[in-house]
Amino acid sequence: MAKISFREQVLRVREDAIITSVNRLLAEKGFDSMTVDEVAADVGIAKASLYKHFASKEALAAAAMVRVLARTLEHMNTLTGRPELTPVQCLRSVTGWALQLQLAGEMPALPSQNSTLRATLVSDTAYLDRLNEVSEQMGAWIVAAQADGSIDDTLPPELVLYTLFARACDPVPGVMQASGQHTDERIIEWVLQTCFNGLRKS
Amino acid sequence: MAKISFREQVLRVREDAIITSVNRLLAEKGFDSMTVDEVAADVGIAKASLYKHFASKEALAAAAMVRVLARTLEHMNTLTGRPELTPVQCLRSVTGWALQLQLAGEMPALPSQNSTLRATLVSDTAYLDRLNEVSEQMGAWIVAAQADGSIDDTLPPELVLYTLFARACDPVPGVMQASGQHTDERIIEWVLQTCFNGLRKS
DNA sequence: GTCTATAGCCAGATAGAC
DNA sequence: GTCTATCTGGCTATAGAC
Repeated sequence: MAKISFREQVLRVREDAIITSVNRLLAEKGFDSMTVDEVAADVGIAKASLYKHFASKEALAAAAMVRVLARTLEHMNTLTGRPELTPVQCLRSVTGWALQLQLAGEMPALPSQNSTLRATLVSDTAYLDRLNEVSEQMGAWIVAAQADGSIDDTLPPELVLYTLFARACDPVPGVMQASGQHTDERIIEWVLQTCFNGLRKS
Repeated sequence: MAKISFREQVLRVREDAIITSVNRLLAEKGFDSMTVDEVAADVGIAKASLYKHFASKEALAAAAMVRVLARTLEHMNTLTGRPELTPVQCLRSVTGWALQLQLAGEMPALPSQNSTLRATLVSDTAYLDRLNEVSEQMGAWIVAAQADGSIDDTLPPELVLYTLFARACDPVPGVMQASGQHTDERIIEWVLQTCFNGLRKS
């Protein structure tokens, strides 16, 4: 039993290293430009070994998405335990956390057009479950924020949800960072400000 | 002379048809997923004939971008002749025009990561010139709007410019449109509202 | 489970006849 | 300039030895 558990731990560590490489490469080059050869080289193992762990390139990307969603949920759970935070403050915290991830080059970017990738994702329950969980919690915060007046209640909650999701992949912070004239913190603050001011009642 | 001019006209019409197909396919599938075979099939000519008009797949995309930028400039020129419009109203008009284009499936989408494409674009003066012209006019409106108080003057003008550019490629309107619950006009109005409210002084 | 080597495929680009 | 046919390279995925 202990032996099996140990082997499983080794397996998980190896797979975690793979996902870390995939995550970084996805953030850097995007799904289409990322090659499996690059992933293998980055991890330091042979390409064929990769396919013993993950069935396809799409499965690699899905695993990266699952991990980032799981970490997002972890961050969200640290917020639900703090009743002094208002709903909009929670939303702002999550969005800011995602922006930090993006500026650190650790936000995997998936093209919405690629059909084979979408097919893999929509049949991946681990991915769908976590995505649903994130959406549910965000949605609850959104309607609460609309009820307390900090977000315009004439906006459809889905619009607000999609808008916040979109901010996590927005090119604007990356371009501002590339100009090199501002700190990451200030860039994030500006994006959060323009985003949440826009969602307020006008 | 007339003969040459006629031939040139035929050539331009054919190339215009090519660009129209490329534009639509770029909007629909993105650069990486679009294939030159598809373009040729859509235009109704052989692939080799395409390469008599454009040197590469990247050149096709660049031509599509040049045309959309040129049309954007046309729209902007209709605004500069109307002194009753405030700077922020001009910015809003241009952004709304781009959103219309996007919801009509005619906004070509280029991945910012693809390096060969970027290399072609940065050495394409027709593209760079038009991009500069758009940026200059938008920038002038932005600083004017900051001067008259309709846009927060503590925001760097580049941030505002990039934010408006980003809205033209934002996934949010497309997702909202796909839900089928709202008209294009209402979706555009919501996006413009959340965008420009966010840029106002708070 | 790891490796080397390779199969199989697809897409960008071109040759050469007309 | 247009076509058919083909080349070429790169990428996903796998075979098979260890």
